[in-house]
Amino acid sequence: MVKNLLSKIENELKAGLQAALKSAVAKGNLILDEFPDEITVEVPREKEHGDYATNLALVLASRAKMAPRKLAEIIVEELELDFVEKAHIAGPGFINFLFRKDWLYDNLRLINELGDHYGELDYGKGERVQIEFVSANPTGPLHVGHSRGAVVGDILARIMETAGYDVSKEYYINDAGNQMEILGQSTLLRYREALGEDIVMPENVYAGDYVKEIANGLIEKHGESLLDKPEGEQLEISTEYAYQSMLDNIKNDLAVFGIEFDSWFSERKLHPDKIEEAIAVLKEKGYIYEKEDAIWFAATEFGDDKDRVIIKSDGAPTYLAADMAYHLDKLERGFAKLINVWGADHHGYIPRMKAVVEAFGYDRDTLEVIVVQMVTLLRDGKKVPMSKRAGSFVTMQEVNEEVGIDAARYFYIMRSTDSHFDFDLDLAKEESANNPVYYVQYAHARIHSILANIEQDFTEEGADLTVLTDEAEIDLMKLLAYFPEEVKLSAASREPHHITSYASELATAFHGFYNNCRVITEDDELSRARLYLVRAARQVFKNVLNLLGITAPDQM
RNA sequence: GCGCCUGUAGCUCAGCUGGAUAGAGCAACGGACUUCUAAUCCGUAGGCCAGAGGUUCGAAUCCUCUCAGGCGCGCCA
Repeated sequence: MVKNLLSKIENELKAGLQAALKSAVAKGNLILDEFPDEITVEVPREKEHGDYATNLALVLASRAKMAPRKLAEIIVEELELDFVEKAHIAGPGFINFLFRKDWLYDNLRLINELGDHYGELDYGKGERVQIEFVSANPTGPLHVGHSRGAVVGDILARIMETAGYDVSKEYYINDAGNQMEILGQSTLLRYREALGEDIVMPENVYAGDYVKEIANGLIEKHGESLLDKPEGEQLEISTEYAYQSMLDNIKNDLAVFGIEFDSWFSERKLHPDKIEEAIAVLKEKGYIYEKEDAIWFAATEFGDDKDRVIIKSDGAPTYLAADMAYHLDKLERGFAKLINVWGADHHGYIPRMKAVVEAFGYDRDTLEVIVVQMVTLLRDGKKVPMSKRAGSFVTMQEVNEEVGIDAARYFYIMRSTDSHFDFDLDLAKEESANNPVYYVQYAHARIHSILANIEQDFTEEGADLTVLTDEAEIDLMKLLAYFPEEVKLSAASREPHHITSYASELATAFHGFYNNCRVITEDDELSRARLYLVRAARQVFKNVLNLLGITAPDQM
């Protein structure tokens, strides 16, 4: 079954061009030592250049010892494709193709037939992919630094799922290091403080107010009873309580943000067996050695700058040791790709993790790391100061409550992950044309309004779509047809921001249509066809917004 | 010092595996609602694609170097 009409046509065009070359050679009009493996065809930037264009004649000119335009003429002469209405030669030797409109009408029918499934592809071939993201330490609430990675991971997962991958979303909980104990100590101090003791908070503890809230919860649960217990036990209870409390908080923040994970992987599960196993595997292969009382991994053998300590001289494993074991576990679970979404501050870690993957005997590209650059919050055009050290970070929840979930999700995803992102809070909560989220949602609401204004007994059934010939209608139909390609591109490149660009372009095309073409007219035939078009457009808006995890409102 | 990311219109950014006259939004200016939602649309203006070399039919895109900004370079997690 056809899911992507544009892609089908593109393939037929390439095949047609190959056939034209062969035909020309057979007739002796063209001499080629070999036929090209891959023919490039693309949608031209300029509308005037037609539906598709190819640089084939330019590419082959020197090999055919022929002027590009002359070669183009020969190709066009031999080309036989019934969906091509016109092929003409332009510029230095491009061939521009103008298609018959039928494919656009066919695509509208395809949209209405597939409904919510329009845009779904077999491109990923069911390949099992894991995307690990957020994975923040459960020692404090998620802040805006985590938000961007959270949305990128979540939407990339949705996109790849739609493109036909079997995607699993995972959160790695760093719940084993000594930072958990520090959280427990911090909580215990606040607990005693709340029960009347004078406490001076030492330097190396978590001083944020959220710790007081956890401590209050601890009092609710245990009263003063902890004070009667031995210190070790106090700390243990406090640590576990604070950990669970923080984890619940994180899970809740993410759930409210529309982000659900398939699995939550606790680092504790790796200690000590899996870590020992991972080290044993590498030792067997000869990549482990001892030096200065520590155990090292020979990362430089796989292109890293330095070898890395995995067991410290005091006998404790480093963070890398656990991460090694974790990635071994992931690899053993049989994923074809492991995609990790990391903040830019961790990018220096990429070479050693790729080294680890390679050392375990897998292709280093099995692991893909998407580095998400930093976020700066802007309010009144000025940077909102944020410093972890000063404890003045803005939480994920605060921003989401201020600007709303839809705007937050859209904003975090609308720029390339490679670029730093200035998050304009005032713009995000502005209910105006300036706000790109509303611009897209408004298109959907407008469609709903049109449909509501059409009498109940008027339907698009039996519509003759060939009356849809206005430029605005053609533009809209083309954009609708590009959607599956956008999904493919975004999935293949792991770049989710293309979807917001597309959503915005689609909205522009719709608003243009709205201003040029009335749906409800005196002409029933025309109204019927436009109704058909508008229903298809609503479906695609719904699918796009759904892909972004953003609501598609009926009214605004 | 080394590594990664970025540098495109006044501002924020697109520009896919190299293609034709480099685009969008905002801001500025001028227009369009007795008509399905004006949270919309149309038009005008705005550019040495940081700089210099190279690769080729053709470079914002690929390579090298320089400059500027961000982030990293632990027996921290």
